[in-house]
Amino acid sequence: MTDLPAKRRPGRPKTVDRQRVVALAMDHWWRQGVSNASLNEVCRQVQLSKPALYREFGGQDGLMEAALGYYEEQVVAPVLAATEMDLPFAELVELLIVGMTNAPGPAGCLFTEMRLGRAQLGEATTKRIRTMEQHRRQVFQAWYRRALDRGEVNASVSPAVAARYIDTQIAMALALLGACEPAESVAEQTRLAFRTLRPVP
Amino acid sequence: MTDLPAKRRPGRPKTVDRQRVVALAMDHWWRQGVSNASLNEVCRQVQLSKPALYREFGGQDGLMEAALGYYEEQVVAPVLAATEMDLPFAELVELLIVGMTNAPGPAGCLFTEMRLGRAQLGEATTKRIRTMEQHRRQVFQAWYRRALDRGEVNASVSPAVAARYIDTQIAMALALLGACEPAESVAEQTRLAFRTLRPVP
DNA sequence: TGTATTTCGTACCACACGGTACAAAACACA
DNA sequence: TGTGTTTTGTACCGTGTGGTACGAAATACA
Repeated sequence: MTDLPAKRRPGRPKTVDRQRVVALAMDHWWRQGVSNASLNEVCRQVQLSKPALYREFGGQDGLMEAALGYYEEQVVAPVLAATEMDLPFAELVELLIVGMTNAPGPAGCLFTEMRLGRAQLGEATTKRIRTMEQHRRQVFQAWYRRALDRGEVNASVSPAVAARYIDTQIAMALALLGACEPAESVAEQTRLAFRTLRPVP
Repeated sequence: MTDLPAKRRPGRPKTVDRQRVVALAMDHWWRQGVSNASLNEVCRQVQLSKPALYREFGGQDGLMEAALGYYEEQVVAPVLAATEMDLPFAELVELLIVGMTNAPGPAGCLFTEMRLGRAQLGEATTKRIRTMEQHRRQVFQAWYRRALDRGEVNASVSPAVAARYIDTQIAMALALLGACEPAESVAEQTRLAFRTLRPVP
């Protein structure tokens, strides 16, 4: 991976570090809020000229989609992967709540803000959000189904409904954290919300 | 109310209809989203010149606070007043849910969007949001306390926590509706969320 | 009719936005 | 060194933003 000659083509060599740009852009949008951070600001922050941005990403939509993709693999994916762990439902829920409310990095969730916010996003970004939504729900549904088989959750709630509910409650928690609500209060609310999924005795 | 002489003062008489402007501005921000409707757009929609707006409201912040105030008295207050009715907790919750998900007018909630959204609002608007938040929680807390006295709700949840939880769940439902989530799905999620407040047998 | 007073809206301000034209710069190759 | 190729960033485009200067318009009163 280190000594790749890459067959130097003629022409001035590229200098933009795509990964660095995407990572910094994600961070900026996450911190400032999607509709509060303009492209110009991002360019300034990332120290990238606008034409370079357009050559590399095609425009605002392209960069935002890339940033969201990076957010997905860096932040969302690990959380979703946690549901595959071999832990009792209630324990994993508690782990999730503690993880959310004590997470490092900016408060809130870039994905949640893009999804729930009413900022009008580009085509590619919107599409990716829909894809991520579906994937999340599939993962949550599978998780709930497994818990159901073990008798760890409320059997009167179907996996499909439960998946949407879990998604909703997590989004809510992240939105509250993004709105600077106290972490402990958010955790308490979320625990309360998840109690309804407990198995009935 | 009709034949008020009003002691005509010298000078050109006013023509701006404050109530009409506030009502239309509220409607526009509610429909389009706070950060999607600029002051210029609102002026065009309301057919009010910008200088007139500045004379009457002092600027964007002033008009937005007035619009939010109008929203409070027209939309929020009736809902909060409903909690004072002499109805069992569960019935009133169901009424609330049905009311929210079948409400006429634009989907979502102007107040919720301003509160949860990360759009940077003016000073007066922000202040009014805080006031409305406190008032909501007080109303919900009183409601829950009364229900507690009647044994209609879960005694292991304190009124203070319950008030926050009710507020949160209603906000969530309205945010989802604002994001064009299907009304029936939102109703189902919200019913599930409120089950956790049922009295333990 | 003239004057003081108040509100009216046109026409502008500086600034920021997303987006692009284009010439200089940096390379491979001959 | 010269030619072709590719990437660079400056400097600009038109549009929209929140906000205002200012003269015209409309009234009361003398």
